[in-house]
Amino acid sequence: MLTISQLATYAGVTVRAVRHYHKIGLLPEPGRDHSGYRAYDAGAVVRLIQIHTLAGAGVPLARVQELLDAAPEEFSDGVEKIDKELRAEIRRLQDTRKRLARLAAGEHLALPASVVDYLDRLRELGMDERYIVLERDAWIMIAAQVPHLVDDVIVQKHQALEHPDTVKLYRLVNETLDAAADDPRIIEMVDLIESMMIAAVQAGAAGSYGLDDDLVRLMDTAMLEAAPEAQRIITLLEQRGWKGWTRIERIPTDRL
Amino acid sequence: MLTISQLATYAGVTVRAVRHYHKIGLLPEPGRDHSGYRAYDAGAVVRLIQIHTLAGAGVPLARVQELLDAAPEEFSDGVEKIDKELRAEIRRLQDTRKRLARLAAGEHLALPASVVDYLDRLRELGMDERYIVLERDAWIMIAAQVPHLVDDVIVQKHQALEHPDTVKLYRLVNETLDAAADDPRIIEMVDLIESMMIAAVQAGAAGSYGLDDDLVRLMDTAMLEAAPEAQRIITLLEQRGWKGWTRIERIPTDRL
DNA sequence: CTTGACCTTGACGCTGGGTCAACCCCGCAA
DNA sequence: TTGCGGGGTTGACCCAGCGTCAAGGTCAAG
Repeated sequence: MLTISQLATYAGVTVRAVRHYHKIGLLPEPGRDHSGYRAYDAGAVVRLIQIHTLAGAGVPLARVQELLDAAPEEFSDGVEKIDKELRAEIRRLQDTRKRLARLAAGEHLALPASVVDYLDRLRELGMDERYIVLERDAWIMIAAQVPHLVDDVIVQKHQALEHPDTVKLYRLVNETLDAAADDPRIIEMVDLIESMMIAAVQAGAAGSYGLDDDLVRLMDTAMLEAAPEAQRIITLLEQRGWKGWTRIERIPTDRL
Repeated sequence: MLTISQLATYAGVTVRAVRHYHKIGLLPEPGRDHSGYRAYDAGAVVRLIQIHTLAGAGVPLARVQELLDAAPEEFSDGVEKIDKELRAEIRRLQDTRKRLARLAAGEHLALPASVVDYLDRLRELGMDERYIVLERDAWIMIAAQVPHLVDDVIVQKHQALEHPDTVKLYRLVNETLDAAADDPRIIEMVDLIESMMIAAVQAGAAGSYGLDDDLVRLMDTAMLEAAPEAQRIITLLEQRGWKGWTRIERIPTDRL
């Protein structure tokens, strides 16, 4: 008769593992001696070695039982099933590695390369890093919500930057980041935005980019949270009959 | 302001995951509204998306925090470390697959091919499956305890089978598996064993195979548990001055 | 007022045991 | 007889990353 540690030693496992196998019913509980110690027979050694061998070969403990009691055909069926799972797990990890590599290559989190390029262009334009972060966060949300639209929108953004008015607008934004609330450049900026919007409406470009209402609202909120002083601009635009920021629209006039 | 499920939806994670991130301190707990609901701002969406992106790329949650707060150089260092772990895990799984394949190829559990071959040879000799199981279990224990000795011992076993006495012995074992306790073939078998042992002693072959005493005792116990009727043979051998089974030796005569 | 959808905290489950903690038991030596 | 060291026993918490109840409070709508 063997004690638990003798058994464990013979089979090359830890005492704790043996007790674990008892708890999950993989190894039957043996009888106890007069002082309550488990008393094992040599058959338990064989069983335990088999368990350990299967477990070490990647068989989940839950399956070890069926496999041990299985006939040869079922056995190889079971083994094949487990091998399939192992292959799937390996593929999953390889996928993960790829994503990780792309993430490291993309410099910054959760953004496709096209966006990173666009942000770089804004930096070249001389935009302040605080504004870049605002843009970046907006793009993170867009990329998470509607990844298929990202590249389209980026193309439109690049096109817009071809127009001198857009560049001028960005420059004004940059200059007024720290401006006082009554800085005249703010009025100038609102004038510019309004004229651009009127032109856009006349050209039939609604500027929606195909983004969902909820997402647009979320991005406006995010912008105001990060840069509360932008509220001035929103307010001024509203006084002139425009609403929104990410997507600027005419406030509809009620004519019931 | 957003509720937890709105936040979760925007970021593409589950509500449960968000709460989990709170619990482990990955996402700061926001303020509550008048009824105790968590009220999130849009910044939380960005943070959550970043977390989800990293986590989805295989970064352990415990590391996400450092990575999010890290500068670009530390960031790529951290990513590389994680990639290394991923590669290690993949290699581990591939190892596991190999072991599993070998296990399936070996037909039976925890046994090298040489042993399987030897057991097949016993089957060809006409041995009963009950005896084969006895042998197999003994080999399982040997393979677990002293794997480096297995092939040597197998070679010796094959050599022994070249001798007609060994074959005769096996045949007798097989015939007496169900024999009555007073079957004359049992005496015949003991005679044969004794003569073989005497010859072996004279030839200087102690028959130990280099196995450890403990292991030998364990295997004897295993045999007697699985086939209690073999006790007759042990007893008869003891009366003639021999002890053991796996390794049969002279009982030393006390000459104090 | 009720319903159904959403929120809250708390706790268990999964995998395979590792690692205490607190206490019993055995043989050996003083 | 007592103490010591090295066994054994059960119980419970710990790791990751949430899923999945459970039991109840809240909210908007019918």
